[in-house]
Amino acid sequence: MKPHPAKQNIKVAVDNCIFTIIDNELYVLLIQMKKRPYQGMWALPGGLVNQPENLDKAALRILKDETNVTDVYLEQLYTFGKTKRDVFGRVISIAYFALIPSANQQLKTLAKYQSVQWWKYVDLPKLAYDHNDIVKYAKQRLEWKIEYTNVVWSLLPEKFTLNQLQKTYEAILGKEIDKRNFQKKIFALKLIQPLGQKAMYGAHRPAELYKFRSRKPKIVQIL
Amino acid sequence: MKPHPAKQNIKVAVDNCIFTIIDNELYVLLIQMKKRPYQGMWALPGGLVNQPENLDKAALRILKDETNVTDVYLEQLYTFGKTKRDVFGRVISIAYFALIPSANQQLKTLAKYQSVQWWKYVDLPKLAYDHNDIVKYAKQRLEWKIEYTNVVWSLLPEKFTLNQLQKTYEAILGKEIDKRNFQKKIFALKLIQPLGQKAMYGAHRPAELYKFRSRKPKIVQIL
DNA sequence: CCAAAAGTGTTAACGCTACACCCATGT
DNA sequence: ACATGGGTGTAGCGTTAACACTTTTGG
Repeated sequence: MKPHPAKQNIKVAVDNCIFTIIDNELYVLLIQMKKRPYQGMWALPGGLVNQPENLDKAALRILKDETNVTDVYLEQLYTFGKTKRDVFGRVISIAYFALIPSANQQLKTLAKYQSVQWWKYVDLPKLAYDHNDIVKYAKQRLEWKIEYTNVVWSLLPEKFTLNQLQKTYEAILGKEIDKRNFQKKIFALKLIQPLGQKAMYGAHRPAELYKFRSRKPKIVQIL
Repeated sequence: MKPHPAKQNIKVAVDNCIFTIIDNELYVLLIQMKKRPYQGMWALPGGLVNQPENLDKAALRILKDETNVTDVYLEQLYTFGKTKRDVFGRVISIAYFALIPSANQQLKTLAKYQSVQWWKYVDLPKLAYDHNDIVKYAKQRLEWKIEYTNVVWSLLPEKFTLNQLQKTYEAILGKEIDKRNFQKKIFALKLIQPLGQKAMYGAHRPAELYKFRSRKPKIVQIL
């Protein structure tokens, strides 16, 4: 707490674990590293916090640098601070967890990375640093969040069908849910609103489109 | 993430929010500061992380310096990192939240503090830095934790009565609970075990003493 | 015998789970 | 007409919440 001049030299970084849903499956955004010793390996997008910059701002800045997202749910996850987690010196990483709507945004690969890509959560490779731990932790937080809050809205587009909503839950929880029971719960919570429009996209009955009544974080019990 | 030589100079501190139960009420451990500009103000006990020291270790070290606790529940809470939260420069604080058994331990006042004392949660003064925010956040975490996990054990002595257990819940949640329903839930969870001993302490029927079957953290649904 | 806290069951309301058939559309 | 996903109701079960009197002890 006291900032007396000690010879502490710790770098402070932020790493983002960004989730989205593509084709009813859960994806995580990874970058491929250019520099040794992790050259070619995949990792979470991150960077050092600027000297005069709040942590949340740093996370947002880094997130915007990689995706062009504006409509994003962002929340601090956990701070990882093992002494030897980085080979170059002591770096603690404040991990953030972000949810973005079904990725229609264009990714841009920054010069500092070899590449940027969405990875299916179930097929993640071995990541640099302790990033596998971070992702695991973030996934757990995500599971809790969608069961006890209304954050799903941040994974869905403006308009969506009940089936899309349900598939999103199923993708994250990794289990099937009964259609009728699911709808009963969702309706009982009054979180969503029918639009009186139909989604027509296949050789079958069109589905009603819905939107969220509110996109503010709320605590609710969903499943 | 990358520890290239930037001119980042951020100090990393740990602050502990330590709870206990005294006379069926919730208390927080505070220290009184000696130095300006917060001289005389109360704050959470904390300190800078040592260069070669894991964050959890730092929290534990600081905790042991203030109380002589060994049997403690400790968990990382949140990282507070607003740019101007400390007047002397940029300091981010990784807040920890700790639960210790009904405080029979002796507090020691370190030379660096004016005094160390347990404060009733409901009567907290205005604290230094952003420590009121930290305590509020920790209290919230505590409420969730006792409802969804078995951490209460870390607030109770080895042997306790059902009433003590219930009073602990009531102190934290700030509401009364029905005795019969409470006992049903607790027994159904099979977390505790009668000792066949009675607590005799007043002009009334003696109460059965119990202990926890296990003192390992578990996820359970209690209330 | 009185005061104080311990101990103990039942009922009604509600919420959860399991489960199957018809509907609207495009081909 | 058929294939595909959309939309809808009920019954049984378990869980929760509300509620009051008797027991054991010390003074």
